[in-house]
Amino acid sequence: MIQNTLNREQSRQLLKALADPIRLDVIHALAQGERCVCDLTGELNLSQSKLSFHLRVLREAGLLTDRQSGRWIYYRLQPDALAALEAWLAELRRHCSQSAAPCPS
Amino acid sequence: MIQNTLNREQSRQLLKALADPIRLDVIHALAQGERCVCDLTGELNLSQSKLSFHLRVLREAGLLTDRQSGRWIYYRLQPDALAALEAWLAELRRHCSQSAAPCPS
DNA sequence: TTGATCAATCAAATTATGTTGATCCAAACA
DNA sequence: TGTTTGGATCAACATAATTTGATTGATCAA
Repeated sequence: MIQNTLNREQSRQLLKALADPIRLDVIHALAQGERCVCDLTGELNLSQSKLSFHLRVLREAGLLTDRQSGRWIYYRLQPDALAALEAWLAELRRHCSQSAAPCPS
Repeated sequence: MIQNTLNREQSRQLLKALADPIRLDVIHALAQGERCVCDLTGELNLSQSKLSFHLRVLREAGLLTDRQSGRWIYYRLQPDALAALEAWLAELRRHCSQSAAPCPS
């Protein structure tokens, strides 16, 4: 689903999804392992619809997957998405230290 | 300035700064090496104040450094900031694959 | 069945971000 | 000096994202 090298749009979507304090709380909670939505609301002290909104953003960006079991839904981090972002960042800094030619060019 | 491990707020600021299409264009341009502001406006086809706004966001997040030479200002990527984000992401996926206990817990 | 619970969704209101054009400042050069 | 140029900043406006509370659908238990 997410390849080894992200294009600009894919990386933007991942970054945008991550760039929110509540979603970072969710990410950090899930970094310890899979969790049920019902546990997350309590753990993060969020209203149900608010959590649901942010889970959706993260899921649609490809950062989370979910599974249903009975009436509970469990979310977990998608490590491939994180790894893809890491690779994208590593690529960015490969050549970035080259100095510019003096300017009236 | 940016340590090896980012706290939640630092990572949020980096991610937020990156999560914008214009700023990603800037980042990609600077990934090839340092550039003068005057070249970036042309290269990215941006108005002066618009570019200046986005450069400031990136600079204040710690992703760019600038240097002045005469009346020109050169920007470059700060590879440490990218590396710090990479480390943060790597840490997140270390333990994330643990399954949740079945839910009426 | 019926009622209760988990979670997603929707529309309206709020808040945060980005854009535009004008203005300002400092460096360079006449 | 006075003028030009590169770039930052500001205030007003425009757009996008988030929050809230209500509603819905699905699952389970009585």
